[in-house]
Amino acid sequence: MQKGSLYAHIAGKQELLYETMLVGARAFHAALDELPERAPATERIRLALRAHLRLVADQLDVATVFVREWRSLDAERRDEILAERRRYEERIRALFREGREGSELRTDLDENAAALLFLSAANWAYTWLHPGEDTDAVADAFFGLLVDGMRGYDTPV
Amino acid sequence: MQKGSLYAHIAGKQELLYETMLVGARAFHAALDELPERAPATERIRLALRAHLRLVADQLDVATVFVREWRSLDAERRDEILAERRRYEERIRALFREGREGSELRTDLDENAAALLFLSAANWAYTWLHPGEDTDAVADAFFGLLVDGMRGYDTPV
DNA sequence: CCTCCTACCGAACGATCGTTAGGCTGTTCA
DNA sequence: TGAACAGCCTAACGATCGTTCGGTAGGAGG
Repeated sequence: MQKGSLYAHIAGKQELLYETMLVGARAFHAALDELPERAPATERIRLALRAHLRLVADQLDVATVFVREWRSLDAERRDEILAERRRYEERIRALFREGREGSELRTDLDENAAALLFLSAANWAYTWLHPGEDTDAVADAFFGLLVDGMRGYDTPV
Repeated sequence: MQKGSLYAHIAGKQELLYETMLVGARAFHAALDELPERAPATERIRLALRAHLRLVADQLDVATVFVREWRSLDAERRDEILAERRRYEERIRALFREGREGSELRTDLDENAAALLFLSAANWAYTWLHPGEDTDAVADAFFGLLVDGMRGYDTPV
C-alpha cells in the first residue's frame, strides 16, 4: 500500500497514532481485568507480569509505539493516553499494596518503589523481546527475583 | 543560535548524534571504572546502580538520546555504539556473577535475569527521573528490593 | 588603525513528509 | 448487463528539515 492510500481509512497521522495507542492502552487494561480476583496478591502480580510481557511480545510494534511515541501526540490526546497509563500504574501499585496489607509481602514494603521496579522490567521489555517469543518463563524468573530477592534460598513467611 | 550556525562546529546531524552517544557511552563506562575494586560484589552493585541513576538524572537529555535514538545511526556507527552498550551490560552481568561465585548471592542465581532486571530499572529511569534529582535514595531502595526481595524481613547469609 | 579570526546570522537549495484529489480496478448487487 | 462502491495507485501541493554559503559583528594582535 502506498502512503496516500492510507487517507481513505484515517483522518491523518495524529489520528492514526492516537488510535494505535488506544488499542495498546485497552489491551494492557484488559490483561489486568482478566486476573483471577480471588487469587493471592502475589499470584496476581506474577500473572500480571506474565500478561504484560506476553502482550509486549505479541504486539511488539504496538508496544514500542505505546512506550516511545506518546510525546508526539497533541496536548489533549497525550493527556488522555497519559491518564490511562497512570491508571495502569496505579493498578499495579494496588497489587503490591494488597500484598503488603494481606501480609504476603513485608509490612515495610515501599509499594511505589516496588511498582516502579515491576513497571521498569515490564516497560523496558520492548527493547530486548523478540516478536512472538514465549515470555512466561522470563516473567516467572523476574517475579522470583523481585519477590524472593537474590540472597540465600529462604522464602520466609 | 540558528540551526545553520551549527555547521561551523559539526559535520552533520549524524555526526552530532554519534558524538553525543559517544559522550554517553564513555560516561557510563567511566562510572563503572570508578567502583572500588576491593568492595564486595553486592556493594559494587549498589554503587553501580547509584552511579547509573545519578548519571541519568544529571544528564537527562544525553541519557534520553542514548536510550532512544541509537536506531537513527547509520549501520557502522550503530554497531559501534551497540557494542559499547553490550560491553556495559556484560560488566553488570559480571558483577552478579561475582556475587554468586563469592557466595554473596544465591548459588542458583540466573545472572542474565538478574542483570536484565538491574538494567531495566536503570535504563527505564530516564522516563520518570527529573533533571538533577537526587537519586541515591531511589537507587538504594531498588537495590534493597532486588537483593532482599519483597517477602519477609530476613537477609539470610 | 588595520587585519585576521571566531562565531553567528539568514537566505536559499534540494529532499522528504503529510496530505489531497483524481483516476483505475475489481467486486457486489439490482 | 450495468451501476454503485470499496480499495488502492499516482501525481502533485505546501510545509518542514538538513545543509550550504555569503555576509557580518566583535574581539585579538600587530
